[in-house]
Amino acid sequence: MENLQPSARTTFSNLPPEKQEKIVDAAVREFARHGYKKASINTIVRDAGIAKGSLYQYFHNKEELFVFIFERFTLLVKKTVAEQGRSNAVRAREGESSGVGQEDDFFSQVGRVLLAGIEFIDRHPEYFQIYLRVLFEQDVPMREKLLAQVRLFSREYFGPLCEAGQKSGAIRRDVPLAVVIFILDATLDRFLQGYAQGALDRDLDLVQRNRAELLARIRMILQVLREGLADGGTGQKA
Amino acid sequence: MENLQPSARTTFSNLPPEKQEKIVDAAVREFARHGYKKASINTIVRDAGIAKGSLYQYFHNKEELFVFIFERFTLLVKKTVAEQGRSNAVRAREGESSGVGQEDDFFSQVGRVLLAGIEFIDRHPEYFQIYLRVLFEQDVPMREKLLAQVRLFSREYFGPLCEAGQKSGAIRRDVPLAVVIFILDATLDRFLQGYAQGALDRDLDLVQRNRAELLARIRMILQVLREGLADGGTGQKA
DNA sequence: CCATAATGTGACCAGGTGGTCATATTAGTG
DNA sequence: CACTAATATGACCACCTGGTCACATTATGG
Repeated sequence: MENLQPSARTTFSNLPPEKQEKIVDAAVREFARHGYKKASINTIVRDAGIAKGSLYQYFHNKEELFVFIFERFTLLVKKTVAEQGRSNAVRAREGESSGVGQEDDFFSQVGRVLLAGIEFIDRHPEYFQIYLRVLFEQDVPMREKLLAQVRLFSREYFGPLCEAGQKSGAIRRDVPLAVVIFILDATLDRFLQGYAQGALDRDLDLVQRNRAELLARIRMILQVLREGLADGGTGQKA
Repeated sequence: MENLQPSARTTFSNLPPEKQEKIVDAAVREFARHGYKKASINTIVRDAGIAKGSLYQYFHNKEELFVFIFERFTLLVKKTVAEQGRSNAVRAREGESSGVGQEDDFFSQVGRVLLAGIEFIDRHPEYFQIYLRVLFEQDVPMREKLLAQVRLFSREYFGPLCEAGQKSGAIRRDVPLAVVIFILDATLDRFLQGYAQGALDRDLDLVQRNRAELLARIRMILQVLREGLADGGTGQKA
């Protein structure tokens, strides 16, 4: 009577937390494995240990469930980004450098963004898989709207950063901003995709043990982005 | 009696060519639109104008049809690569530079590879879509085997090129080959993905008219790859 | 303890899937 | 022409999909 909106009969958020968790876990796992369209509601309810009818009391349909899960992903992203500065500071206090420079120079900032991405994948590999699936699947319901909420590195995120970089003289000015952003976006995105691919198989221990190697590789990539591939740059010989 | 292998009852290649073409077209369109798993056999036979039973006389199952289509893709790729040098030569004779240098220097070669990719997408956008779908879909039947047959830019293709580049002194030697390949691969791959996204919508005329712009952008990307993003390189001011 | 409301349940639905096979059609041949 | 072998056909199958709904179960409170 009081709720004219077409809404679920029972609010999901009123469920006991452990039940919520089971459902979310099952949905995240299934969506990460199969993307939106191929994900099976039947599998989700089976894994969550609830009846299908119950799920449809919390969410009107598959789409609403998926949007709900994806919104949790964007929340997690924002949380990780917010924690990024603090965690870097902690590492610095403990004597371990963040590995890509603490300064505010342009490339150190880029490196820290990349590290934040890695941190996120370590903590939430399945959520990141869902993000990738949305990126590459064509017929996800609210695709554009969902992606607009995150857009990890692309124009919206790197735009201001690169603009500032050009103004401060850190980045060459004879190349359009779009080209700069394109190369950064392509490289960082690909790096995280590769990292995520591995993060799902490898156990976390291994990932942590190889952290030094990882940092070294990031530093080299940043160096190449800065100085170029051609011989005769600033850092010719090791 | 004579054929013990589990094979199709009727050989597809014995069909009249126009019928073959209809079937291939329908299959390519459907696989490009929906990837392997979500592609519908029913849609394919409807679009091809044949009965479902007929299709299953030419191919045992969906997988065999898909592998057949993908193999046509790899053939097209090899054909395009083979024609690449010749078509560049023709353009040069007609007075229009290839746009990214005719010399044999490393970055000109990279540019020409990129141009060959664009050429391919212009001619066969739907086949390229299928390739992308295989790249991003997890549960395509022969995925690894299929991809190994092409691997557009990655290690197998860029490996020798970059190695030669390092030996000839065109590329810096203080960075591992893998890092060099990674950045090249990421950038070129992303560029072609973006180009393919547009090539499916835009009509070919528009694509051709913007060729000058395209070449300019490629030249800039190559320049950045060569000299780096940082200010103070060789080409500081326009 | 009972009445009522809220919530959980799974058989069921229409529609779609890849795949099959008895039958109809066509082609080839003597 | 007729007989046979090859090919084309689509109704049909078992299975799966997202979604529904009459009913069972539980919770609430008078």
